[in-house]
Amino acid sequence: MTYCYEYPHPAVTTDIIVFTVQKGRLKILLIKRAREPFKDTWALPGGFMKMDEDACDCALRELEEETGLKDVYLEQLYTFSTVNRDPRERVISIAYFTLTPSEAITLKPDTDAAEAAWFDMQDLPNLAFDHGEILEMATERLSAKMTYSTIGLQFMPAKFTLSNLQNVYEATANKPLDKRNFRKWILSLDLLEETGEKFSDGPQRPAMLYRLKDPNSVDIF
Amino acid sequence: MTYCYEYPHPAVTTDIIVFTVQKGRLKILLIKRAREPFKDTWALPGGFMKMDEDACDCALRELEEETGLKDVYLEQLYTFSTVNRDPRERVISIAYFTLTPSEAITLKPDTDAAEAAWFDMQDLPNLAFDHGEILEMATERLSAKMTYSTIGLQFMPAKFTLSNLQNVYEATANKPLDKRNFRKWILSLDLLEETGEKFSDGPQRPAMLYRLKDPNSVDIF
DNA sequence: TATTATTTGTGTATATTCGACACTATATTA
DNA sequence: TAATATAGTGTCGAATATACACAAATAATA
Repeated sequence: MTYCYEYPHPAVTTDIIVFTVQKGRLKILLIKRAREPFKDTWALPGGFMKMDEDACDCALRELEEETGLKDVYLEQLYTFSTVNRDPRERVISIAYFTLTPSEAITLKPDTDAAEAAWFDMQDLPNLAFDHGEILEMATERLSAKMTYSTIGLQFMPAKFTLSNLQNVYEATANKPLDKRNFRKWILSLDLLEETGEKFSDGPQRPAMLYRLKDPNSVDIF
Repeated sequence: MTYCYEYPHPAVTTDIIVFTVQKGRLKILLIKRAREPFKDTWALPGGFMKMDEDACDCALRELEEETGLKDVYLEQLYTFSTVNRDPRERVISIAYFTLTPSEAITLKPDTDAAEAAWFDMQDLPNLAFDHGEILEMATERLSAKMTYSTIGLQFMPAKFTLSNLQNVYEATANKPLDKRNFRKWILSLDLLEETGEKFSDGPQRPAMLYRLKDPNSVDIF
């Protein structure tokens, strides 16, 4: 079956940058390509858009198919349309990014992806296509949004300590933050509430667990 | 001649929001559609992407073809991909916006556009397709960027007074600004320099004309 | 040529925000 | 019960942002 048009049409894909913070380090999710082109090269998850879905739905579907991740918050990053960015045919890609908690995510690569894994941002492999460029833009955008929005809260699991949260901000900013100032600031935003529960994983004073008052909101300051 | 693919492909267009400030009012450029669908309805300039150009080049080309505007600074806004946003076929649109000085721009509509005109943002007609939604997002983005970048300087002609510039900021913010604070702020950015020339259009003290030190830069604070 | 009208251009004082900084509290483990 | 490790808390000075009023310069007019 072929699909014919009076004028030439590009193929359209989505690519998704999945950020997380593990052990105080910013990481992204990559898949190893199972097919040509760039077979066996690490790449961003993503794939071709279908005619009955919009780009955001496509990104959600591909992300679940290739990595098992679902129900994530997606934000459109940019559309990449350089003429020869794909050796097969003219392909434009609508890139999205998402932030996810670092909790046990069972990665389930499917047929398009031989393997899925988290990579430290400081230790990345060469990426297929122009995915290096896409990732660079995503990283800049993430850094920027961390400073002028509440997007960073999307990294958090259901319950977390203020130290957990500070670690996330330190990982994305790549610098240490003052504990008292950080707590003053984040609490002044009035987005967190105490759960009443406490948590400790060592010989120390346990920390109050907090949760988001409104888990799905992202606000601009 | 037809173009055939193994899988269905969407058509790809660009749409461009052109902002300017005239007499202290924020305006945008619209064209009246010369063809179906939405014949005789006002719409954003734009059109189908060719296979040998990227989306930004397409936007620049369409803008010049439909309005005569060229050499503008374009910024990608968002990609709109709702399934039925165009009645003809599946079309996704990569939207760009640009800011241009209000100086005499000779609008030269071509065959795709019957007419091109500036519209006050407070007095807009109904727009074709989902262009109303696109414009709404562009307006929000412009307002936001005016506050955290130097994008506003793109509205200015080669030479301008500080009062001209303040008018631009007041038009986009939709509120009056304090003259002394505005001047202190804009001069502290170290982006302007005096031309030495003065300008007056009435029975009053003439104002110093300034120019941009670096006309093409857009900085984030 | 003096007066009027109109816009330009300038400084200070106050309020608010940001940033630096150190010790006590509380639990676990040895 | 002593040692260890992280949690949790407040103040002061610096920097920044905000509010606010009048003299200067020119063109038009009387």
